[in-house]
Amino acid sequence: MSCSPQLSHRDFVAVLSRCSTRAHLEQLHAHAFVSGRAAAQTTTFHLLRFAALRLSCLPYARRLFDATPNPNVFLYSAMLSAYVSSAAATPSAHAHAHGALELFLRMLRRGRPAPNQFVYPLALRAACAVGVRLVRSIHSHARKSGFCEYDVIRTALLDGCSRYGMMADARKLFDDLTERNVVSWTALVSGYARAGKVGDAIVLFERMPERDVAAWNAIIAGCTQNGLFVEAVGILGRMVDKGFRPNATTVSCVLSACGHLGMLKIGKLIHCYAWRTCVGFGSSVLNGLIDMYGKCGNLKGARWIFDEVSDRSLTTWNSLINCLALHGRSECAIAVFNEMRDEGVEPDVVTFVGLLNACTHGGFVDEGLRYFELMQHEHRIEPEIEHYGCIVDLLGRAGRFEDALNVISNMRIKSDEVIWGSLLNACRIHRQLELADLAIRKLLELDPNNANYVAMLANVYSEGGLWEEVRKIRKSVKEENIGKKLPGCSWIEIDRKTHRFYSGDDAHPESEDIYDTLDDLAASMEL
DNA sequence: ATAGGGTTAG
Repeated sequence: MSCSPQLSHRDFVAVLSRCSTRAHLEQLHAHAFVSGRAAAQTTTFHLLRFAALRLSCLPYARRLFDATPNPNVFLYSAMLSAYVSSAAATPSAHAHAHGALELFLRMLRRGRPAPNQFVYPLALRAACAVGVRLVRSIHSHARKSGFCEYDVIRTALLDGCSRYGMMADARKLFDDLTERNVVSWTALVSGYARAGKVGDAIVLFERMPERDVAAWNAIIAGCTQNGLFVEAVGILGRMVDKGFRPNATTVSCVLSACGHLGMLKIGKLIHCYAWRTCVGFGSSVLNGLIDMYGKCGNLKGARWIFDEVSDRSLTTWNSLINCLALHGRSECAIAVFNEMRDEGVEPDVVTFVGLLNACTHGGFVDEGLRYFELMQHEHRIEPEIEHYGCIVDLLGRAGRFEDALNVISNMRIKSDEVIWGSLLNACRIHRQLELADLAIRKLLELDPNNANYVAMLANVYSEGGLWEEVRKIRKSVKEENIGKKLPGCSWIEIDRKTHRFYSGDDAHPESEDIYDTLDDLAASMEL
């Protein structure tokens, strides 16, 4: 590439827009010096944006910024934008948010350049990653400076509220906008979905006057986040029918839905689509594929994709470890965990859920306890309720009830139904009727109307041969008219026909054979 | 010359 020193600014920008590599950037940067153009902040502005947005090279962008004496408001907003947009794509989101906020505070402190309507939305987005308090204080600052008249700033604020579950505030901001567009609608839709009000989100989505790919993604993500997997796949169909092209975000969400549903066929179709349209090269889609193949039981497929991922993120490792654990491949899961540590990837809470699950399924009691310790003391991770659930399950199944109770009583968080349910299950296995009674009382304290618990207790007693107790419980259920038990349901797709099964159901034409096979399988598992 | 909405792992 050669650039004449007489290049006009317009041509300089045009050349930059056709560049794609670091070498191009360095050459144009050098050219800017030679031609004397580097002194103009508008030149730095374009170079900075290229470094940040095209090359995702934040340090280069920051060096350009730092080398500029008295950067103007354009440079500040370009640098803030660089931080904010890279925060979404990296695990160091917090560091980047702080980088942005530090610059914003510098503007306020120095009073020059004064933040404008372009700076506030960026500062608010950064604040979202840090805490609701900061969102509020930037809000009041914007209001005092008269910037809350701008719809874009109010939309950024709406988004901030919706990310922290403050839907009443979000709704008010939405209603007060002078003009609502696809961005503000989408912010509200995803807010309701994140707050668990997916029904409201769907109603709102259906009323949207205009939709784009991000809007469709918002509702699909909302469905998968709330367990509406069938709906998520259905909405993908509608989206395609309307002529919208699913992108990497869409594909990641729908792959997650396919994994949860065990829809391997649709998952493969989406894999093909991603391959054909080239949206599948990003790691988010590859991670989704690992998860989908893994959850559907195709562990070879999952491993194959995993090996193809060049920049393995925490999610990549977690997806593989989790699906190995899910299918009882405990040794494999532990091996992958060790591989991950060898490569210097720091595990997180999710990693340990998978790892502890692997230990539980494999009956690796001591290893499980060891990893539980490792997690807390070496990795400084505070256990969440899921980790305690694994440990109680692990100890309970091993018949170590005293240890299990110790863990429960030393927990720094409130126990939940999973904890006591695990203990109850262990009590059933080891015929610990007295402890079972304690567990069931705790369960009924948590949810007095759940007839499942009563049924579970009846199972414990009946397996212990206490028929009189069982009869009493059954009677009390009828008399007290506790909420109806929802039957568990599973299904499988064979030759395009879906076979659906409820627990204890004998409606299937081949029901007898199915139960016989199940008995055989159970017998061969007893060892 | 610049701004606001959409991921995935439990």
